[in-house]
Amino acid sequence: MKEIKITLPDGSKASHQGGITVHEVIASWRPDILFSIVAAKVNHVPVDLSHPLGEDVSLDVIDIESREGLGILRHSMSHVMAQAVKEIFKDIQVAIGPSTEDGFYYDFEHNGGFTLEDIEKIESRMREIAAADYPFQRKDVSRDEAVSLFKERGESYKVELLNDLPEDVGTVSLYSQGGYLDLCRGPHIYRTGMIKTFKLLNAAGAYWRGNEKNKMLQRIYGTGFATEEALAEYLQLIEESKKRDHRRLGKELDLFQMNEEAGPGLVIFHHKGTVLREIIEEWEKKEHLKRGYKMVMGPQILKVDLWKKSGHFDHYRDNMYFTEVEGQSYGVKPMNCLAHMLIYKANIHSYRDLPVRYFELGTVMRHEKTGVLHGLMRVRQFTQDDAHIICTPEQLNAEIRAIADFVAYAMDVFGFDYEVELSTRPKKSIGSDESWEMATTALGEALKDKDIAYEINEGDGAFYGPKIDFKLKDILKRKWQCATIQCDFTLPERFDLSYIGVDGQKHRPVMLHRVILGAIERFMGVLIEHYGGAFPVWLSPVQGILLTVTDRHIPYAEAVYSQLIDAGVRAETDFRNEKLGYKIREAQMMKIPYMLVIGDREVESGQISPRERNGKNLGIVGVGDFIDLIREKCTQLK
RNA sequence: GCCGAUGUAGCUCAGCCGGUAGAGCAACUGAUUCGUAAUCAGUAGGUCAGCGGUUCAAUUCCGCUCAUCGGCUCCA
Repeated sequence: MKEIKITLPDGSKASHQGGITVHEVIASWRPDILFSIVAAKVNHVPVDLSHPLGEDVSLDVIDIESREGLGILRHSMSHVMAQAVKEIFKDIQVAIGPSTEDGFYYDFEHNGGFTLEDIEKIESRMREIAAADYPFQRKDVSRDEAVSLFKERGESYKVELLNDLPEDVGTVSLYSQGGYLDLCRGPHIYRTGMIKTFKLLNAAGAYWRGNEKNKMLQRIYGTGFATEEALAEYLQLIEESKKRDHRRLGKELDLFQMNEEAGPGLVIFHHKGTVLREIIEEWEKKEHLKRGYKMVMGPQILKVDLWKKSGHFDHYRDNMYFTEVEGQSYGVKPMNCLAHMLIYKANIHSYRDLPVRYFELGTVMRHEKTGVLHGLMRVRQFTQDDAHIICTPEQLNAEIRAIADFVAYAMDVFGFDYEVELSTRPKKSIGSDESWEMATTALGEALKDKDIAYEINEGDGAFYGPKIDFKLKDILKRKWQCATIQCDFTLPERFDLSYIGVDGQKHRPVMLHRVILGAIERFMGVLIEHYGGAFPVWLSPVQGILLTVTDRHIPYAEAVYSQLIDAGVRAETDFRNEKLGYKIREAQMMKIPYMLVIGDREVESGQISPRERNGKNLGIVGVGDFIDLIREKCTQLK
């Protein structure tokens, strides 16, 4: 074998015999780091540590703690899980098992699913496999060879995957460890012994290849990390998000309920939830009026013929509710646009009138499938902060930019970070290529003009036009789609909207559908989780609660209470015959921003002692000063 | 809609191999009048999600329905 030169990660060069493996190279270079290296890159291409080197190359290592390394580790864990499952259960087929953003899974065909006990068994078998320290071995074979190999083993899903590979695929790679063989691109970790910290989380159904027409497989989710601390931290994060779950907080803070008797996906707002919603909606109205929107209101039901005219009946009938009135069929609105069309058509419009911006806090009903309902996030009746902007094609860019500014402002007010996506034409869509091109360009140009970074979401647009989605990120880095801007050239067509141009001729306007917060219900759900129920003062349903030390302080506390209420402070009282500590504890759990303690000192001085939610005591202050403080926070949206 | 799990007091939960149910908190009553995260005692509270079946007997076993939870698919 010839001598080869290897450029090491630190830039130094080493000479070795050709045929040496990556693992051996690293072992001779830095044996001290070998334990934390999961794979390597040869000339920037990821490879296994067992990969032999035959010529001069540059070598990089992939650390177990890196994002890439963790992905490889987890992917290997999924193979080990598959091995464990195959060993424990008979008549089971493996399908597909990748790593994900924060863990891994593997899909199996297994009748009846996995129980918790099964998962425990699988997990302990995995630990045995890890401890046995089997090497991961790669073998490149022809596709035909692989097909017959998996056919022989009765693995029809693998055969299907192989058959779907392109004709000119050449060889495919197989990986085996401890007698378990899998089709896999790799790379994998060197030996199963590197697997130390993992946990299987849950089992769930998943369609083969993500298509609901296919068979449902059984998926087991797990996660793994480089260290125990990282796993503990992750599990801690899951616990934390459970505490912040808006369904739980909604109950605890008495904001809303979902009621089995009332029906699924239907929110019943309690008083405090209603106050929160009202605050948000008032803010919305004010902000929209400032930006030249005209408030309008449409009816809840409109004749079916109108939904046919708009195209909704053809496309979304299955998700709509219908009712009959005096022999006439009506559709319950799933969107607010129709009435807005009719409002536009009630008058002749000059180019001087454009753009018109119709805004409605429109309540819509959509028949969502039962399995998708989820607290406030996915419901069957919700209210959108919906607007339709009808303008000339030339005005499109400025309008989109203005909406982007509006979204940026709103996200800042509520404390969210967000990402932007541009979704292009889907397979099932209507309209000419020309108009799609025009609309997609308009959206993209506006984002570029505003220097907003965005990702293209190919084929994910609405059926009538492309859209910009704003995905906000909450404090736990989970993404939620709220704001969206959708370009529509179909509805103006179908409703024959027009404006009179400078030339005195009729022209076709274009239309934008857009929401800022999206569905108020969903936004509230996100907001509740984002703040963990501890809302800032301006949003808090209850801003302060008066806590008396003993019964003799009640008359003074009552006087303070009416002062606060008169000043518009959202105050409550707790005059019960309980110890102060007890009342504070309760107010704390209700996450009320200010607890106002009233005892002898306060009565004598004619003042109050506010205690902040975080435990900080503000000392004795005048009632007027406290009112000013609350007002200040409300105007500053703090 | 699909796969799996779950449904017991207002809330959180216990209840073994079938013999009609228990705890803590909350509520109510009484005592206590108390200074920054739980005062003590007592009382009351349940068609064990609903319907049907098996059984001498069902909260418990079986079936169906409804709802919820975790996913998958979907989200105009």
